Amino acid sequence: MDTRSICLGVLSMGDATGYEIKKLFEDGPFSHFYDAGYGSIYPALNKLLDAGQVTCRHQEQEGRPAKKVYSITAAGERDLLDALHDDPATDRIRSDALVMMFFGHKLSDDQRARVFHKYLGHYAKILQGLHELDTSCDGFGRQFVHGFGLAVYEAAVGYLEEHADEFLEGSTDADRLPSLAARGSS
Amino acid sequence: MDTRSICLGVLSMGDATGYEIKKLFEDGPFSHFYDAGYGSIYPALNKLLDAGQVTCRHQEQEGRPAKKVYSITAAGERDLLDALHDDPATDRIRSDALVMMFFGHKLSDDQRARVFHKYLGHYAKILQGLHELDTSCDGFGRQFVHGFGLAVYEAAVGYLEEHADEFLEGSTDADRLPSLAARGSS
DNA sequence: ATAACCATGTAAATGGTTACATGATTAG
DNA sequence: CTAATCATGTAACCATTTACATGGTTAT
Repeated sequence: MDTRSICLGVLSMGDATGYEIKKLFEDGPFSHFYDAGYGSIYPALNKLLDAGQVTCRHQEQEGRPAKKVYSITAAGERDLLDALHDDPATDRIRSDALVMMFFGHKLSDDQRARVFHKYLGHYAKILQGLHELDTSCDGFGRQFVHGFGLAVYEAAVGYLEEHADEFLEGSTDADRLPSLAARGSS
Repeated sequence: MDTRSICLGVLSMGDATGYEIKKLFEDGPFSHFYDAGYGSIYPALNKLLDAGQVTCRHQEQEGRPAKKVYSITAAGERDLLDALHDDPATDRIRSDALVMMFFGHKLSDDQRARVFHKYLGHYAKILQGLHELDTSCDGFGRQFVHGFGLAVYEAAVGYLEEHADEFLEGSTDADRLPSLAARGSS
């Protein structure tokens, strides 16, 4: 499943421009499990057009650049179905920030804080976007995936917030602090 | 941060072979936020060797293929520190399975079940691997990232298990089932 | 017997990111 | 006045995946 197939999927929900597709990956219902830049999306749409899987109509606008609105064709729907019935590749996850935090003891205090706050901010932003989505009118797949995203990202943000001090202070020996050790004794 | 830097990071924890590094990405403490195949790792190690950031010693074995054991050099440690102080790229997440589930209404019953169970199995396996890790002797960064992985993957597996029927039956109208609706009334 | 594990690598193909290129409008 | 939004695209570069290549040992 490459960017072409995902674009096809998006277009199966309704016509869209490349710009709009990008926004769905950034803020919309795909934000927590997919991303692609313009450098992927525009070439993908052009390939789909060449292959007859989408059509394109130009739409002039006042005070804005002209748009290219894409629609999926019957051939496109068929190819989408095929792609959806392939064997799914395992998730590809690559987190620079977690690698950096893993080696937290090698980071300067500044970098430790910078990486942590950027990470928390990013997760919080996606979580907020998920909360703002209304999926009550959507099909079960969309609702299921939305719920999954909420569950996972809430866990992530919760953990980061609860353990922020621990990480930023570079110590897991909270138990040694007399003021916090009380709960340890019975 | 490309594969080269991560390999450097791994080697900063102790000598290793390419094969062993791969296993750390698969089962070990990196399994939940990084992956790389042999086709990335072996070329990366050779580039590090050319750049003088690691050294390599050949080690013959009885009844097994010979190994190449890599060690990080002082120059490698310096470059690792540099890489760890770059601006972290945002996480790259790409999930075929979630895309397929998102379009669950377009899947055959077979494919829906196949994708779901493969996904759950994969997450459960990583979660089990995380549980089997003992990080009590590790530094705060490693413990923090380990805890993060546990929190996130437990949320993921929990959600998938709790909502399995909902997804597999292709319905979110559980409330309509009389036998389950009782809790709704007070 | 058959699969999985140990162990390393290369080459071709694929695919994606980044930088470049343009430019008007609107909100702060 | 400055930044962000709208809107599209290409070309060079970079990285990764996949398929190929080899082959003994151990567990089922």
